[in-house]
Parts: sequence; C-alpha cells; structure tokens
Amino acid sequence: MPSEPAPTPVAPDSALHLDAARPSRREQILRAAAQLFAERGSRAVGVDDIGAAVGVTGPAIYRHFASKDAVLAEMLLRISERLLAGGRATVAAAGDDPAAQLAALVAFQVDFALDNPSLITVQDRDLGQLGDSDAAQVRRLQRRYVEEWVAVIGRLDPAAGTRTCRARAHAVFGLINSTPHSAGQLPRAQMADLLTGMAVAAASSGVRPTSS
Amino acid sequence: MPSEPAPTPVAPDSALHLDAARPSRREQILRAAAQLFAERGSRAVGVDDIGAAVGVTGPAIYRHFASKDAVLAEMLLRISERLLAGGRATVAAAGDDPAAQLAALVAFQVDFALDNPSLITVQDRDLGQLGDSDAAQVRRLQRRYVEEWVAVIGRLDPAAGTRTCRARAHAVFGLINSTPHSAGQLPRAQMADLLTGMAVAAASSGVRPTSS
DNA sequence: ACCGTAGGTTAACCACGGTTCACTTGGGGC
DNA sequence: GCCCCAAGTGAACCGTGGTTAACCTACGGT
Repeated sequence: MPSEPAPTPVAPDSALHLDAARPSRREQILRAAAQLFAERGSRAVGVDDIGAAVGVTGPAIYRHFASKDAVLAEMLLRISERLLAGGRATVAAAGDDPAAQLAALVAFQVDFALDNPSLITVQDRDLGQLGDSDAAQVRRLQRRYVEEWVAVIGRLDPAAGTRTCRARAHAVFGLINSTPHSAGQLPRAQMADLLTGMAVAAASSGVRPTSS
Repeated sequence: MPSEPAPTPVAPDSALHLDAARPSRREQILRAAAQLFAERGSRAVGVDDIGAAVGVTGPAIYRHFASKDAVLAEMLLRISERLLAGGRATVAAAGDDPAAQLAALVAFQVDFALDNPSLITVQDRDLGQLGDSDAAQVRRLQRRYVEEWVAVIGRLDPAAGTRTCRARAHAVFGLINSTPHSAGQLPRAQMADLLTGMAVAAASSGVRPTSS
C-alpha cells in the first residue's frame, strides 16, 4: 500500500465522504447492507447477514453503528442528501431555459437510478422502518428535492398549479425509478436513452411547445 | 337483512369473489391487512394489529387463514389475477388499433391504481416476503400481465425489440403506480387525466405517429 | 518493550411476535 | 330443546434476532 503520511486517524465526520478506493469497514457495511436490504427488505435482513456479507460476525456491526436501524438511517440520509445537492447543482449548471433544466434533472436522476438500483429500492421501500426523527429528516430532504423539480416543471408550464406539478414530478420519479424492475433488459446506455426520452415526454405532456 | 334463500353456506372457493356488500370476516381481514401492510410493511405489522383492525384478537386470524404469510399470499395472488384478467379483457374490448388498445390498458391500470393504492404499494414492496412457491406464482401472473402490455407496445412500435418494449412497460407501470406517493394532491378525476396523458405520452415517446 | 485502543469473537440475554392450546359461546339444523 | 360447530378468547410456548458482555489480539505511538 502506498505511503500515506498521516491519513487523519479516523475523521470523526466520516458521514459524508465515501472513500471509493479502499473503503473503510463502515463503508463496506453500508454498501453490503444496501444490497441486502434491497433484495429482502431491511426487516428480513439480520445483522448476521450483514456481517457475513463483509466477512465478519454479526455483533461486529456494533463497532461501527449504534444499531441496525442506524445503518438504515445513515443510508437513507446520505441518499437524500446526495440527491438534493446533486439536483440543485444540476439545475444551477443548466442555464435559464426550463426545458434544458428539465433535461438536465432527468439525466441526473436517470444516472443515479441506473448507478444505484439498490438505493432506489431501499429508499422507497424502507423509509417507513425509520424512527420518527430520522424519517422526518429524510422526508424533509426528499421534499426539498421534489420542490426543485416542481419549480422547473412549473416554469416549463406556468399554467399548471403547484399540485399538478408535484404530481407530475412524482410520476416522473416513478417512471425513472422503475429501473430496478427492468433489471438487465437493455445495456445501460440504451436504457438511459429510453428512460430519458420517456421521462421528458411524460413531464412535458400536455405542455404546448414554447413560442420559439 | 333481506331474505337470502340459502346463500351456499361458506362457498369453499371464496378465494375470488369479493362480496362487496357485507364482507365476510375473511374479506375484512384481507382489506385491513392490505391497508396496514401498505402503511408499515408486512413484517412490521403484527397479527394483533390485524385483529384489532377488524375488532377481534390476534389469534382469531387463524380461524380464517393458515398463517400471517397466507394472508399476504392471498392478497398478492388476487391482485395479480385481477390485473391479468382485467388487462386481457381490456385489450380484447379495445378493437384492433394498437393506439386504442394502449389507451385502454393505461386507463385500466390508472383506475386500478387510483382505486387501490394500498394494494399497489404492497404488491411491489412485500412480494419478496412471500414463500418461494407463492412468490413464483405471483411472478408468473405478473409476467403474463406485463407481456400483455409488451404485445400492445410492440404492435404500436414494430421497430422496437421485445426488451425495449418490456422496459417501456415497466417504466409506464412505475409512472402510473406513483399515485400512492402523490396521495391527495389532486382530485381523482384530475389525477386520472394527468396520469393517463403522461403514461400515453411516455409509452409513445420516440414512436412516429402511424401513417394516418 | 509496553500499553491502549480499534475491531473482532463467542456466548448469553431478552423482548417481541407468530403460533398453538384449552376453553367458551352463540346460533342453526335435526 | 339439544347438539354441534364456527368463531373467539386469553394464556402459554418458543424461535428468531437485536443487543450486550466479557474476553482476545493485533498494531501504532511513545
């Protein structure tokens, strides 16, 4: 292993950085748990299963997390934070044209869904298993991400009310997040194109093309 | 209560008919369980909860079902059967025009989703909790229903491969089945129109309008 | 060389929840 | 009127699984 001068012993705020290279045990656990949770649902997965998936025994988990629920909580919090931050950055980078902003958001969500099918599955299946406090925070983050979409869709179709835009946004999420169900049907690039096209078409349905 | 000559004591094949009027305890249990399962997930709902929801104690459930899993199994089997049968009938009644068939299928699924948000939620969240045999049967039924869609989409866009059509079908399901997430955003009729429009637009995206 | 500590291990603990049991009861058919 | 059975009830049983405890073992820093 390459010389690492002094890798900041443990970095107490490790909650956010994912050291993609040599993942810490903590990261390994989160990854493995995500996959297991996606396959069977968090309640059906035992701590022993998680441990086994990373090559340790069940109770070893408690050296890294306060409880099994804490694993799920951190997982869902990270997802929501990544989506919100990514969504905002995406819109900001897309210029002023609402259509371009929508296309960018769609591309962003499609990429995320194709790269993280497990997280997508867990997010909307196991949110209810979280404690009240964690669940509330995740929902807050999700809501803000949704509002990002609502704003863009609203600018694209100023005639539509907020409720309509919100329903439209949820529908588009449902469409894009269907990827876990159509697992290996198509190569990734093709799937991405297909979903992007469908999502844009759906989001813009009923919207007359702007003046231009 | 109106005179009922001889209502066939218990009807041993009660699995399919839902006596909407004065639902049998069995039906009540299925309904209540569906709602509870949708809210919290089947593993998080105890038999006591189900019992309480219909005004009896937990163990009373076992007078009507062999196990808690059997409740879930029958629930999911019924849904899949209803969808498959309904889907086939819908296509058959829609004439020969693929576009009309698609519109009919979409309308059918939208109605189902809006009328049974709990079932929609349970179906794709708790399928994994079923025993192997039941799960396999449900999946068989679901697959056949999907193939109904695939066939229609394929006729609509003969250039597309089966894989593509399947992915498109799943995406449309995801779109329509998003209703549980956008709960009371819009009045039902408006939501139906919105979803129908979006679903048709999505399903037809990339398809050049036929000759006419 | 010597600790302290991070990270494991195994065994035990304990609560929860599905299931079974023994026992009631109210209503229909003979 | 009597008997039987469907449908409940409360108590007990017991497996599963999250969590804790007590103990071990490498390292990395002094």
